[in-house]
Amino acid sequence: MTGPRGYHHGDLRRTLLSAAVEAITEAGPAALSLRDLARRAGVSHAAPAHHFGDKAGLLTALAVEGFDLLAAALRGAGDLLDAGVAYVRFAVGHRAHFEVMFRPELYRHDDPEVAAARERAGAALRAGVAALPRDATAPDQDSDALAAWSIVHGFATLWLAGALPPRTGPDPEAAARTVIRRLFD
Amino acid sequence: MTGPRGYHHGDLRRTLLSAAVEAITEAGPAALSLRDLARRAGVSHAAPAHHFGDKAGLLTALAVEGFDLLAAALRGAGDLLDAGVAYVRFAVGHRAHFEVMFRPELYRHDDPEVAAARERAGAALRAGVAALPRDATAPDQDSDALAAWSIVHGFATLWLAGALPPRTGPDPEAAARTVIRRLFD
DNA sequence: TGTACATCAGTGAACGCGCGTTCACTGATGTAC
DNA sequence: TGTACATCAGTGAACGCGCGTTCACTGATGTAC
Repeated sequence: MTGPRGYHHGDLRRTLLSAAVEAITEAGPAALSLRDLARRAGVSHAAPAHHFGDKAGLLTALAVEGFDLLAAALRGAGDLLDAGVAYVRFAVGHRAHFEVMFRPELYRHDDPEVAAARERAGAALRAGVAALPRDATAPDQDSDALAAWSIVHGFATLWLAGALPPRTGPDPEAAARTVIRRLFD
Repeated sequence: MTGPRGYHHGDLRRTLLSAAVEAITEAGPAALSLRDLARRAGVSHAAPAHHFGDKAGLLTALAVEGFDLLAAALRGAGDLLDAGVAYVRFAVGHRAHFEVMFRPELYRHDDPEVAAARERAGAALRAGVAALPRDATAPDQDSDALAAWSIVHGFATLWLAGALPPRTGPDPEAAARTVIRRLFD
């Protein structure tokens, strides 16, 4: 990025994470290899092991980053509809992070750091649900939260998979807004 | 399965597909290798190529089978709530098929056979939506279908990812039914 | 201010492994006559 | 009913490749005194 590099890279950890996002965006998390990341970062192939140990270690760090980005996006939303749209925006805009976060077999799912970050994102979602105006017919916040999470997660996943029909249109956020509104009517 | 095998297996294609389901259930589609399938089927490592050409060919066949199983499950449902529950039951009960079907990078997404099977499943879902009692406030069938698909797909995906909190309970179909009802209220 | 030393980040050669692919082959099956 | 032949399914040895991992190393940085 800036200036010449000597023997020491300076910020190899950060560089490897960015390279991983790039690689996953191009070919999916399954195709990821530490040697490829080293090549992208311009360091020797053994260097990544210094920072992350192995591939699962790197993806754990990526998942932590992803959950924190998601939490921040949800916290910035005004109401639950906004939060839902923000969820979809996050998934589409940070596809690599999103794809890793919800594939527990790829990383150390129980790592304390990632569990904490996941919990922060969950709390942000629940805060959005708690802020909903309640009426007497609504059963409970748990099923509200689960329904809201399911609908936005499903929409985002189907969008990313290219599974939605062309008439859904080109704008995922607009389409998501329409879909989420169906849950509130 | 039945009787001794000679030089010719008899139903290697079928056997390899079943072995693939087994392998994917154990370790995910990313870890799949044709050599491993050959080992599981008890044939030489070059045999799978005879039937499927390569891994994408095999997964394309698996996706076709999956979409047809899903279409059959949806057709057997009484109403849209049932169909939603059937969708979740399919995803949980045929996890390997489900995981492949919605990862287009794993197989030949545009293969005519798989496109036709996908369309059959889509038609079955739309039939469920069309059978809904319409009221004047409901916007249109497209967004109904998309909302219904999103909520069941999202629920199923989150369930399979182990992302749902423990209080969701042990029974995916019961939990799904509660969630889907939130869409209809 | 200078020197010694510990620590850390990254190197590069080497290794063994499982993979997909190729290819000449062989055994089994089906069909023509 | 028998024989010849074509076709197809599966074999097994060989190959080259990219991978993760190991390990003795070297260059850079920071700290103690």
